Amino acid sequence: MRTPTVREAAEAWESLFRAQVAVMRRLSRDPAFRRLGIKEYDVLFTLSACPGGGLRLNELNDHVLLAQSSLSRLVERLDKQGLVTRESAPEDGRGIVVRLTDAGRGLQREIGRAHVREIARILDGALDSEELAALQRLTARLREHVVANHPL
Amino acid sequence: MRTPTVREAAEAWESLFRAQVAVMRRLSRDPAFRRLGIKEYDVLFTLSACPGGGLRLNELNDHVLLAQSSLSRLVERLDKQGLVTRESAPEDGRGIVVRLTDAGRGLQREIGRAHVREIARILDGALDSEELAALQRLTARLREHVVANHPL
DNA sequence: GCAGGATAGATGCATTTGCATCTACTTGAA
DNA sequence: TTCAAGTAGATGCAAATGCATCTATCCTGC
Repeated sequence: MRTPTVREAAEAWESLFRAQVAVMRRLSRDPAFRRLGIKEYDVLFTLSACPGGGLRLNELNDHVLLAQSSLSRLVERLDKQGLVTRESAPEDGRGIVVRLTDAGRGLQREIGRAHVREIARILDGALDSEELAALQRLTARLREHVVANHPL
Repeated sequence: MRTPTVREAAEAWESLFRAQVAVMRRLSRDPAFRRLGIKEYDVLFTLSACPGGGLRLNELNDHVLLAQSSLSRLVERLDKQGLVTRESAPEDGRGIVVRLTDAGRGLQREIGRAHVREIARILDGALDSEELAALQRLTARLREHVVANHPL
């Protein structure tokens, strides 16, 4: 229960980051992403997991590692491909609500099925069930804390 | 000790990935990276942590989330800035050994000091010492397993 | 020794990215 | 109300990225 040292924090982050690189590099090679890049998929996935089915651009931006302008254009491309729609936000004339089309939802599900299988394949044998749960719990708390205490 | 389900693996990965996005997004904003991008810094850091002080381009590439051609040009830029040197590999005429210059080592240390402090600041209060250690252990094992069992 | 395949890295080129900036809209205080 | 400051996204433009391909070198079996 000690307060962590600077070194402990840096080493844990470094380890987390390298693991992410190793896994992501392999996941990106999945042929499932030939039809749609992994960042584009990530946007569709985030939208699919959203209760209302619509998200503001700036909310979307919190989930993706892209500059605001890059996300703006990525969503524009998805729109042109017919995978999402962009409507003006009802309560804020500046805002844009992004929403999955049926085609977008269909493609997300299709890619998602293959992607989830690939994740399981890559992680298979690395950690047991309890360890995966611990990892999930720790990273979720890390994220929550960071989001809550360090606004952008 | 159960074997994980596909769902458990996918959810743990998702959580790890989102935490990485949240932390990385905030770390990138550090003014320490005004002099040198975070990817460029990452290459200098990887070189600085290397015993011999030199690394082959393809070894470097394992640590960074960049295509081979992108890393090739990133290192070319670092070379032009006088931060690294590129020599032909002694045992393999095709290979390039990348090595920090004194300037490169100096800049890495300078940015690194600020960066480590910023990591500690961002993570502060999120996890205690034991939890950070657990996170490090789990992610290190994940990475090792993935690297060992899924060559690129 | 040599031909065929594999591997390391460089390069042309189209696409994507981020920075700076711009416009439009909202908010809050006088 | 009005106006200054703040926020949401879009856009021009230069830089970075990835794909496909190219060259050079290495390795393997004959």
